[in-house]
Amino acid sequence: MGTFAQTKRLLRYRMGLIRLKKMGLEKVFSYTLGKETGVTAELVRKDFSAFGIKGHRRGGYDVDHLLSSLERIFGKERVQNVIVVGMGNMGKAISMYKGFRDHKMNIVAGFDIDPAKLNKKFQIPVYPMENMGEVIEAFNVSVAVLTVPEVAAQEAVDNLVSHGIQGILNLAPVLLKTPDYVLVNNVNLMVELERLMYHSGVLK
Amino acid sequence: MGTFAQTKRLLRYRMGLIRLKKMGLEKVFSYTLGKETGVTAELVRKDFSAFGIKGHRRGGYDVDHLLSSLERIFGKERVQNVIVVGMGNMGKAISMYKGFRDHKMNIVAGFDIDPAKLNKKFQIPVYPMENMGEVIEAFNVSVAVLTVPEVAAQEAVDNLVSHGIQGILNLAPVLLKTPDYVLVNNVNLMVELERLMYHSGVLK
DNA sequence: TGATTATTGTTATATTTTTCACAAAACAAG
DNA sequence: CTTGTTTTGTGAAAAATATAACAATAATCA
Repeated sequence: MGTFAQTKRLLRYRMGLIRLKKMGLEKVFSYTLGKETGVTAELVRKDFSAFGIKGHRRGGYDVDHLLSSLERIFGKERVQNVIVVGMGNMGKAISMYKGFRDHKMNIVAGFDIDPAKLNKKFQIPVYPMENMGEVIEAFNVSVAVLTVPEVAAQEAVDNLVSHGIQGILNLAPVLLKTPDYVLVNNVNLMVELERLMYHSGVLK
Repeated sequence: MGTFAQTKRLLRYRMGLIRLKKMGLEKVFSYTLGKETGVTAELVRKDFSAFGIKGHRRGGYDVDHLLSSLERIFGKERVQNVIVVGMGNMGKAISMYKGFRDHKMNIVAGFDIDPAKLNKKFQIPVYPMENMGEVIEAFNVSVAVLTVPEVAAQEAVDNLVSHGIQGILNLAPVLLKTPDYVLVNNVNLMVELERLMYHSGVLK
């Protein structure tokens, strides 16, 4: 339920709400939340409405109610475990990021082919690829972050898929082949950067 | 010229073409390139057509011609300089990424408020925030990557904007306030991860 | 209490983006 | 040289997404 763009926005609302709540806000108007998240007020209302989340006419939305509705939608009652495959600089950066806690996500382990990485000190335990199945099962992991070099990506993915992973955040700049039931979210920093350059070039 | 989604796809085509060329391919069909980049063949053709790039009926597209057309569109005749603001783990990871070279991008410097970072060994020189203007001018930089913590983001952005930056790749999970002529590209890894979790939760 | 105002919830409209369908061109084979 | 095949290029249709408009409702104020 809910369209593609919509779920992404709902998650941004959630992020904005967590921030607003920390600032002591108890209720919020579609306009306010829109401004916080870069979305028009109408669209904010429409999104909530589409998921059956109600506000109060003239009174706006109750922050706690919004948050708990969103947590219900996104199954955020419990902490969700994630693994990182590829403990290079990017993998390390992600595994060290503090913000996950607030969002009830927990990076439980990293994996790498390079034996040298296994001995290095990270904030999470790092295992060889062979242990993947074990860890995925033990921690009930269904989502992985992929930060291996381009050439190693497909093999790593095949591995992940064979162990039951259903979602992959892919930071390698290649298209991955996966069965239909696996959702791959591609984040290509290079393309994002280049698009900015194009924009600034067009301006000049 | 060209829509938002379109320029992003063109850059992906470029990336795919660079890879295909390395593999020795000299010509390519819309279908092939589509498969490589996850786009339908019709859309590939339409994108090229919209930018006035021609193929040969029945002969497909010439890889070199495509690449040079794309380089012309994206102004990739020369190397383009980029700075990184915030030399934490993520900033470091980005500054060390090798792939930029192939795409004629060059990370020339990093910035950080923390004096401890300035002495650390990075692959690029790291300066205090005060030197930003100087470096931007000296290297003719128009695009920056922002990898500072949430709370420091807006101040850093104001700084960048005041020194003439026109494009910002924002990895901090906040909406930045900028003048209209500055393009901000938000990459929110947390949201991307959470969307995957939602997907896998819906599946279960 | 009645009028006024602020805000949601929703329907209608517009825009953007993608897919479909097929004619036009180029080449190959008989 | 005619017929068949492959692939581009593009106009029309469909689908997805966003904006605009406004009625419904709740709070406030005179």
